[in-house]
Amino acid sequence: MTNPAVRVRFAPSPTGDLHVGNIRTALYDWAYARHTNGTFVFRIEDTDTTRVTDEYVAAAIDTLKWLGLQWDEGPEVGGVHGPYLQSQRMDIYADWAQRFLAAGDAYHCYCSTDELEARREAQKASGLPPGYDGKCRNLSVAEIAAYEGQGRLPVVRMRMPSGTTSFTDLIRGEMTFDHDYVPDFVLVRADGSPLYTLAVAVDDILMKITHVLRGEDLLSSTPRQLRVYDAMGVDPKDYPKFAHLPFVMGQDNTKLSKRNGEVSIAWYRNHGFLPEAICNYLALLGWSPGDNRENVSMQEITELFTVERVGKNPARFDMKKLEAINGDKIRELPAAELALRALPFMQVEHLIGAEPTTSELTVLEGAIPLIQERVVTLAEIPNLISFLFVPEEKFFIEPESSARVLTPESRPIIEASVAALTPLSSWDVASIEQALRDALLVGMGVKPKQAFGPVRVAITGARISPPLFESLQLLGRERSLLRLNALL
RNA sequence: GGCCCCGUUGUCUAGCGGCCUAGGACGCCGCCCUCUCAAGGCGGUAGCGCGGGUUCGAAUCCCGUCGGGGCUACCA
Repeated sequence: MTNPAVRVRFAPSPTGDLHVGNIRTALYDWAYARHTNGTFVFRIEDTDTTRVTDEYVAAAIDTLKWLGLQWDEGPEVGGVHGPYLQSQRMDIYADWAQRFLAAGDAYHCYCSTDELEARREAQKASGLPPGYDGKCRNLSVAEIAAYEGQGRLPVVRMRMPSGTTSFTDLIRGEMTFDHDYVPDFVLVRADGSPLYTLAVAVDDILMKITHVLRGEDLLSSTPRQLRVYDAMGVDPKDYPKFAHLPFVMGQDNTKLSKRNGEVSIAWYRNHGFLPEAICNYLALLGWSPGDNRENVSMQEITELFTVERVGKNPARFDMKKLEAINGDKIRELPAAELALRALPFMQVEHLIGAEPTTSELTVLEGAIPLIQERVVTLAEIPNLISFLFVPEEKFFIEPESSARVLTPESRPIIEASVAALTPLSSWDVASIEQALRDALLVGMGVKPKQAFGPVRVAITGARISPPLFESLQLLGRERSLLRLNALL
């Protein structure tokens, strides 16, 4: 609506499972595209074949889908600027590299890795800025022949003119880099494969990307991208705009990693976090709607998101806050929907079969409202309601609960409970509660805590459980009495 | 080392010169509710890194300083 011409891309290099930082970037890319009514392009940067695997690529696609970050162009959906896997675009990069070579924007460099390393060290030692020294910039025909004679394979290196590069970062403002600190950089490896520096720039132009929102680790490589655009003959007014997002960091203020918090989105998924909770939390990590609103739906994120409101400073990932939001989102869900989401977790614990029976689903839907406000993740659900699903012969009472609650004094309470419940004409929550209160509180004069504790353990097998009367009702008269009688 | 980025409670943030004796959320603590655990309600704890300026007035602008981070690859 505001700008139909906006094209944003998310272009991860899947060298592992997508992590929290990747997804935060993806979310912002997606939100920006949706907010501007633009196009969200999903591109896979898999030029480094030694680190990217098919499994990781498939996992990245799956993760984005699961989160609900639907892309308009990219893997599986295609698009007019495809293919969207860089591994399928190798000829395009090779072609541009040739053009740069022919035009003199780039040159062959025969320096070996070891030689470069040695010269870098020397530069550092003498206080010079480290970087390529331009040794192969103007090689004579004879020198080239000599190198070729040695069997050396050249890389393609971009010629970086002296001067400065300036651009406006949408988040950080005016940026200027002196080329003294941006040495000639490699575009194509000796084996002919393209590097990120080449592929990213070529693709952003060819795919007509208008806005690049990415991690701030790429901030200082932006002058190199602009240099490639220039060599491609792109008019500067057609360059994409850049916005460098601050980092997401771990607890100890270092880059988020396995050491200081889980990074893989797959981990959060397997541990019962909701995609909308993850997105809501990540949206708040570096961005805020401006008012004091914190609970936002996917729809609201797209409506409210603007780059202007993205912060500059790095944010620490806080599991506690994620959990709080996840709990909120779980409580907002309609019971039937929550039951649906909990089902896979019940199946993993073998409490419900792969082909759920209607009675299993009925019990599950009945149990969900009882635990909805008691769990923070879906993964906590099975343990809380397992007592409703295990067959009687497998039902057991937690040893610790048994030891602490089922004392000799509790026997008369169980006896009285059996006596009160057995003759009940209607097995509904109100009747059950009435019968137990009358028998235990009024009849025996026991405090509620002391009265219901043993019954709870007998019925649910644990000291912590869903509300007691509802639990009895759901379990049913027969099984409830069976469990109570088992203690006598 | 060099270049660059960043700096409000423990954490995420609001704040864009007076509305700030700094607001919200998570966490933490206490109280209430209560059949356990939660949820919910009420209250509390804690912050503008430091030093100079500019200004009638600074968390907000400038300089310095300190601290954190990134880059410095034939990784992205």
